[in-house]
Amino acid sequence: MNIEHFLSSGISPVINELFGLTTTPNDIILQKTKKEFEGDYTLVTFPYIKAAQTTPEKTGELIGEQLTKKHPSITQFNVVKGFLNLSLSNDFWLSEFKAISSETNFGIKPANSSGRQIMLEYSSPNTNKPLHLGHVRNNLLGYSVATIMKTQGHEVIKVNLVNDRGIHICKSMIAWKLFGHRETPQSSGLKGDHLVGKYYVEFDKVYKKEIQTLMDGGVSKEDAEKKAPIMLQTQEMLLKWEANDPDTIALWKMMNDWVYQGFAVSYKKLGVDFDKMYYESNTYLLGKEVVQDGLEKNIFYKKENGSVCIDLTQEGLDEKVVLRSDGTSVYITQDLGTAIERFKEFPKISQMIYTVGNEQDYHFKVLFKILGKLGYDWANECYHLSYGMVELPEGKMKSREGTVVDADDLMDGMVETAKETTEASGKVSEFSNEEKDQLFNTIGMGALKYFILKVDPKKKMLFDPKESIDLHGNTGPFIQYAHARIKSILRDYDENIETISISDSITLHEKEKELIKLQYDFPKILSESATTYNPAVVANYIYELARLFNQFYNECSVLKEGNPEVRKFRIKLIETTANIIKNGMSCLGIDVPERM
RNA sequence: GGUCCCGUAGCUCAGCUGGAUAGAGCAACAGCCUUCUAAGCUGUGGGCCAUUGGUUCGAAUCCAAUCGGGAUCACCA
Repeated sequence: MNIEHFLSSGISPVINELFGLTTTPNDIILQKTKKEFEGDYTLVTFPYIKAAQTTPEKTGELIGEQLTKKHPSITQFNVVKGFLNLSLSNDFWLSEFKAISSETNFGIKPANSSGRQIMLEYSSPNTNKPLHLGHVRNNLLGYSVATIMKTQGHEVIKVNLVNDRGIHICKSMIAWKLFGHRETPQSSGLKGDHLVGKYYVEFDKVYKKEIQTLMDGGVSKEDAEKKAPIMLQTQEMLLKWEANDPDTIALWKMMNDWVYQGFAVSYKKLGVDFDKMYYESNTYLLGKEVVQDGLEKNIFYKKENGSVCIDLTQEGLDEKVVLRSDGTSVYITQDLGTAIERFKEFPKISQMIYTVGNEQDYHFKVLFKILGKLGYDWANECYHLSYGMVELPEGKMKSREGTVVDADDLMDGMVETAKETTEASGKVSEFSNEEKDQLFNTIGMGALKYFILKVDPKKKMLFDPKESIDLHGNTGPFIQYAHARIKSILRDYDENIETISISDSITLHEKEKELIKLQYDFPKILSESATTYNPAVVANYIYELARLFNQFYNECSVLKEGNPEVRKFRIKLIETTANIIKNGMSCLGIDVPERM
């Protein structure tokens, strides 16, 4: 049941009666009682002292007296200044727990039950370099938000829009062609995406050298950047690609395939997947007819030089070019076209979420604004899931300069750390090699994923590669450990857990009551996390739950508890805790082991 | 310069739809394993919540200004 609603429905008439007000239950704001005070829920009485015409203390007393008189579930109250702390009965919480534990997937709504279909785009890599830490955040965030949306009964279509064309792709192609000596993943033993990335870096080295040479010869920096031979060759290659030159296309396909094979490995390790792939090589021409449409509607206008623009200065934005003077598309042209295409292809989707870094905040503001002006009412349902950059102690990562934390290295390093720590603990000696590897992977990836997802996506985050991610404290493995501990107890329990019925005459231990109260919050946490697109809400909640379980574990014995009714109850209590931990962690894409 | 985001313990982060003495973890120090997994638990120290004003019975939270950091304002993507 909804406890807050029960309380505010009780409080509202009492206040109205006592003080002659006309509140409704929705007006009553309750908060959880702080730990230092006795009670479960707290009503702040300051707002009512005027009507009560007495002190905050007296106001609280009056309300409290009436409430405990009228509602047997409210057993006692205390007043501290303007705070009325209400305590709900032992039996109330016990029956609340019975309800929680009887639900198989407490807090999670059945699949597709909301009737909403949401498309969520994430990952969206370039095919000229391997994934790095920034992509890791994007992937984990996108996957997690998609999973959290599903707990709300929404159908989520996960899509990936691969940036597989353009001048930057040609850079690695030209460098490979010039300096690669036909090197392949097979010949070099390099992962395909890493091999291509090597030539992207190579391009930049050569390019910089050429610029310097030109500048030494008296050419201005700006001109040198335009006229460097390798840049001219790259531009030529792009033209050839656009003209469907067979050799260029063949090279492009070959190198992209290498990259895709590499990505597939990284994605698998990250545990992310997609329902549909989009490729910019297919979508980059979309949007041109949209420009025409906008021109006819007088939303866009043509400049003297032939380029097409939109004036958004009324909206506090700038003038934006939507088509170049030579008639070719800019980035936003294809984004307009792609969005419209998607809503045509999936007419049922009610929302489109873009998981893209906050450096593109302005771009999406403009994009959604233009879609709205073009008359697409679903423009209001487009959402930019914007996230902060991952920074290193020395500042931003730069792919071209090689100052990136590579995703594969990072993941492998974490699994290795997990392996060392786990083996040092000596707890897995009887595991098979296969079980061990799986466990190391679960722990290492759990540590990495939790580390990234526990921070608010909107905020930039700092990562220090020199300090490996912790396995103690507020971490993924801490939570996994709590789960494994519970499972260990449940394994050692002799009787059938399924058939346990909970006695009505149990006096709850303080930690037991706290666990029930926290479990009760899980559905609200999931829905808050979904409406704010913020996995950190779930992450921090699950950490709290695991921490509280550890406290309980320290204070209360389960299997050695003498009273059989209490023992049964505790078995159910920790089983429910384990389920919430498991389901919550799965919202973050993190597995929890049965033993560790 | 315009716009937007961010400043909370030495470090990494919670808390921000206003409410009680601002919370965790890491790091430091001190305890707790003959007792269901010590990747754990308990305790100690550590804060002018960037600054200044305003709104309010009440501000880390809302508003304004200032200072500091970042992003963006391409016929790049």
